[in-house]
Amino acid sequence: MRVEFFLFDTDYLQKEGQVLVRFFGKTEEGKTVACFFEYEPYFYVLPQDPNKAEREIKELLKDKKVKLKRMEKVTKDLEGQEREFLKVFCELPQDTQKIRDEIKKLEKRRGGSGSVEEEYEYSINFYRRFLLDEKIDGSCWLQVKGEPFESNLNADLTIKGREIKVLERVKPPALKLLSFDIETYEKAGKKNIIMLSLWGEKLKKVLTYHQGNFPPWVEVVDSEKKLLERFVEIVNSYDPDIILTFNGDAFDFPVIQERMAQNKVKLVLSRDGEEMKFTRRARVSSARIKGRVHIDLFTFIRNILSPNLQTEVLSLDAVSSELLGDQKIEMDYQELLESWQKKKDLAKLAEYCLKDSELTFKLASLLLPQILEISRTVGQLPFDTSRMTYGQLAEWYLTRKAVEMGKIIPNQPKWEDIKKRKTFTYAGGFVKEPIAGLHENVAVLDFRSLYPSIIATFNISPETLNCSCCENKTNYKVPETNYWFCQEKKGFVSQVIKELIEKRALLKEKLKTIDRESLEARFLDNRQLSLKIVANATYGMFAFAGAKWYCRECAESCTAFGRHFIKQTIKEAENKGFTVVYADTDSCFIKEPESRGDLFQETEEFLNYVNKKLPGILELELQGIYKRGIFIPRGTAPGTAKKRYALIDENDNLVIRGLETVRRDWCNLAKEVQRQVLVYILKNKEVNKALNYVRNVIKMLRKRQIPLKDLTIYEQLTKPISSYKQIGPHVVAAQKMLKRGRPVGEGMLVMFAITQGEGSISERAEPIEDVTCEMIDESYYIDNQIIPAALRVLQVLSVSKEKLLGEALF
DNA sequence: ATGAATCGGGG
DNA sequence: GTGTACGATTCAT
Repeated sequence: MRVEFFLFDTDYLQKEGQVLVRFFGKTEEGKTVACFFEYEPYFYVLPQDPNKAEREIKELLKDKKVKLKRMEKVTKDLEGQEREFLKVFCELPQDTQKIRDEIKKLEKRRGGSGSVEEEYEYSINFYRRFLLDEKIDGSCWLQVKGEPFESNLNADLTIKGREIKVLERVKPPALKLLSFDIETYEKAGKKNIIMLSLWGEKLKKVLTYHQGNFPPWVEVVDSEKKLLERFVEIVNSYDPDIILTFNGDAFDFPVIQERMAQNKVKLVLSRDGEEMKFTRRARVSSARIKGRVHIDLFTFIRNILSPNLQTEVLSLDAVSSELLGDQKIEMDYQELLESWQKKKDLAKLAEYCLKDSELTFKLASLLLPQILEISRTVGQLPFDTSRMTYGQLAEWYLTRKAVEMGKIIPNQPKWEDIKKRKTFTYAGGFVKEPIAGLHENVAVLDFRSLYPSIIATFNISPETLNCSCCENKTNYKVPETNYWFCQEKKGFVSQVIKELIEKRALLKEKLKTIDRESLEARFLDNRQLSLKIVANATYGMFAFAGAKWYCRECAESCTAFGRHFIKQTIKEAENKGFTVVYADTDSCFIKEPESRGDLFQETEEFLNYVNKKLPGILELELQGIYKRGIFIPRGTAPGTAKKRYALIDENDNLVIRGLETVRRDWCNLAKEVQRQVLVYILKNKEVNKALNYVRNVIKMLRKRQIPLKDLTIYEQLTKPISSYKQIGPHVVAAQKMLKRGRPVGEGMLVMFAITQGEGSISERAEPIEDVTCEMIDESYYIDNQIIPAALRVLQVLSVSKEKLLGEALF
């Protein structure tokens, strides 16, 4: 039989000593497909002498528990050199590590005979190995030939695959999406789930167990246990392909797992009957559900999207506002607790809970196509890809290219090497301090993908660094360094990046020829965006100490070339009579003297002039023209502080960078003050109104007219209370709660306010239940909350603390 | 002053 | 499946 389906999840399993790779996917008609393949685990050994090594390896493993299947001699490219390797086939996936641990004893440096020099690719996960070798994109259309296969999976079609082919088709079938969200309430130091909402194309539901005046989409059950059981039932009967959460890896799933265990309910959401499992990652674990894809949008947004967002706060509320123009229902945590406790306004609580799922679902409609395209580019599963950092994306892209090109994948560095690598620092991008204040008519120029262009143009790659063949050529030296890169042979990384850039340029050309609103355009756009993301990630990967293709000199050379070209651009601009208001790494903000005419035309001419001189694929582009811009110098630590500026274009569109501080460890009042000030200043330029507003807030604080809930600060107790070395305000508040006989647990959200009295800020932190308005230390709130929040924006217009406060005294 | 420790996001 | 951010705030020295 032959089946065509869209792949979205893969894993492997062992059955009676047999190893099978398993694919999950969906056909055009909406049928769920599970597909099994046989495959052999293996890794590579670099021998000193292949025959001797083969003999010694056999001898070494003779009496061991782990057995190797067989060995083959193969030729592979190692760091640009053709070498002979032994390909060692194993019985089970976990055996590659075990057998490698035996074989490494033959290395000379470990006291062996020296017949073996090194081992490679022994720690690549088995299903990833399969995807790499079969050249399968992480999420793509496949054609599989095979036979029907017995299984007890929740799938319409189960096949044992024989042949597999990647199809060109791009558009995924209609995948079924389901988002969910929980609300919790702390009781005796433990979180209880009080509400759970679900949102899908054809499903809107809230589960809870307090009676209330609810709309029909609320289902009231008897208890938390029933709620959890219903959740499992609903998910399985809705049978989604993709499950979406916002911070589900670190919050919703851990809480659900803990409550399921407490209530003795099994958390079976998978298509193979297995319980949800956490797969370990660097810091947090990821909740994995076999046969479906759990995508935690928060992880993806934090790792990949955040540099391109204006908001610095990655809350569901802030991200939804920016990307969807839609917000959470306003309800602070105290209100939520009160609502549940007193069983009042429970309908609002349900609305609030449902809205979170709705926002998560809507964000997914926007972001899932992007995630799937990135997954196709790097050739890894959507589950894995959506959780990768920038560097990992680059690394996996290089990994698939290396396999395609018959190259050995470098080993991950050892812990000591990582530590050593981390001790080196090097110069970053060049920053020209901004001319502080307000500027009219500013053109923003930037280098298109500066670092990838430099890597491609100057052949920057670990193996081309300081080659012996080009030592005496002087025209390819990296500025301000003693490095050079080979001019004779292409480097691996540079070649791959060059192809990536060219592919993207082609896509962008094609995009120009088709309707921007068409479905095809949306795909092409996500495709080119994914290429851009991977290309941009490569520079950072060079500098990341844990990377397989780590190369400090390569990273250093990128920034050195970058500094060279931005400085040159600044000089050229000044020669042409422009004023350079600000420049940073790859961008340059210019304005022209008032006597001159059309900024747009002048800028275009300047760009033409500069671009003729630039080498290779380096190109300076017009990013935008703004009628007004405000810039803030970096302050005390040059080179470390983030960009801070605000721009307004002809159509009153705002671009704000680095002016936001509002997180939950700030009180509501501070958040509101900052929001109001931003509105006054940047939208309407009403500076005096903003000043008066802030002064009025300060007055109200002094008169104690601000409700307590706007002064509450929320901070999490991330570890057991006894293990704190530095006792911060939230820790002190928690200690006081404990002393007063209230339960305190790890992971608890501590609510407190700063009160008057003796000692440090921390010592004056009081649990919110024990605070009255009279106790509030108004000067803390004025100096540490209101003024910093307001000044962050107001300093743009050179308003000082004194000016803000001075007149408030009258 | 400067450095170390801690936090965010979710509820 | 080894391990990644980073800027701001407060305590500690």
